[in-house]
Amino acid sequence: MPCDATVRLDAKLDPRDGWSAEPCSIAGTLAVVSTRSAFLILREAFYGATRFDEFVRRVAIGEPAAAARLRELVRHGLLEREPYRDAGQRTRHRYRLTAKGADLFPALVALMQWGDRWRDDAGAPVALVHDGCGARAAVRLRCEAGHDVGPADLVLTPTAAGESWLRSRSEHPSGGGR
Amino acid sequence: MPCDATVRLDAKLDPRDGWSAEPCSIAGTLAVVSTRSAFLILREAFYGATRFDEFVRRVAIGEPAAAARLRELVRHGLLEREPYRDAGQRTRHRYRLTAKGADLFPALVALMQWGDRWRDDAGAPVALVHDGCGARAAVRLRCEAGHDVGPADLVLTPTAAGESWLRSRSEHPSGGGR
DNA sequence: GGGCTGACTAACACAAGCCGAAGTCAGGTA
DNA sequence: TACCTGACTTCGGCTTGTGTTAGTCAGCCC
Repeated sequence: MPCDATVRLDAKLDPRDGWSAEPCSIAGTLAVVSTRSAFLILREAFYGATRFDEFVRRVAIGEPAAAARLRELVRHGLLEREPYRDAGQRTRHRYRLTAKGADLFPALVALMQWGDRWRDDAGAPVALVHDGCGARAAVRLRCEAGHDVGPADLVLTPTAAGESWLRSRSEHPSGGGR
Repeated sequence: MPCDATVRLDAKLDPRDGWSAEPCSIAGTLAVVSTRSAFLILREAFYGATRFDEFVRRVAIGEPAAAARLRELVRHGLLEREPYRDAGQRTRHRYRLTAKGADLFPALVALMQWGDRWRDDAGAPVALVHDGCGARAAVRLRCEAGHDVGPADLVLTPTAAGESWLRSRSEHPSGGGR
């Protein structure tokens, strides 16, 4: 059952083969977090993990993978490594979400939501509820005027920055074509 | 600048090391789409691509990678391969989003949104606007009662399914411990 | 019925992700 | 001083993702 779920393209983007989605923000995000382990480490960070061995155990990955991923996430500024000290223990480091990392929460929830609905085995094992009012939380796509929208209700338009990029592209069609 | 962006865990989930997030829906989703090319192929599907060579050109990946990814996405039911025929051409196949694939749209938009805000180079090149009212669309995390929420406002609770899974886990603590 | 074209597949080569096992290192405790 | 532990790093090896280049295959057109 195919369904029409495509976005409409603004006329300025029309010859679709005239521009590439090269500066695409999705690709930009994936350049920072693209691996399964990175997503799962972030999940555990949202669930409150801060220490190296917590990440290793809870994500169930090897230490080398955890170390590599944590280093990357710190380098990209999603996590911050800070020294701390428990009584009677020596100084250690813990990893905490920065604002940049925390801002990925909606994306994580969106992935979780999709899994809840479409995964083969049973439904959602856990749910997020609003601490204040007890209602379940979910990710929704809405316009600023408050309408719930889906892909078919949307138009993809270049922003000011995008337009100037398009112009510079068409003036110097180097490599062009895509 | 670390910030407190962690979710609170329900008491039932309390000894965090007593349960694993093994049946986690985020992991479930990542088992289906985890690679950069899969996400970008879906992006192009939302932008209206349907043909093999469109995906290859617009995602800028090699044909083998495109073929492998498309096959997987079809196998998992996110895309559907259907025969079609242009006048004077022979029968070909095109790939179209199914409801299951279309439902990943919020996740894609969430990734795009994060990139728009945090990517190093310039801001958003393109924006999604509501065709009806012209307002920009965005992904938001809200509870069913309509409050905008962030991670710190939420509690993670097991669902009915999750609770029975937890119980079966604690009765047969096989492998346990994580 | 031979050519052309779109849609692939096949055959490499390479890098990255990941695992397990083992080693290192720092700084606190005994 | 010797030990212990959490936090890593190193090493070897497997698997997956990806790029290049080179076919292959099916049909419509001529």
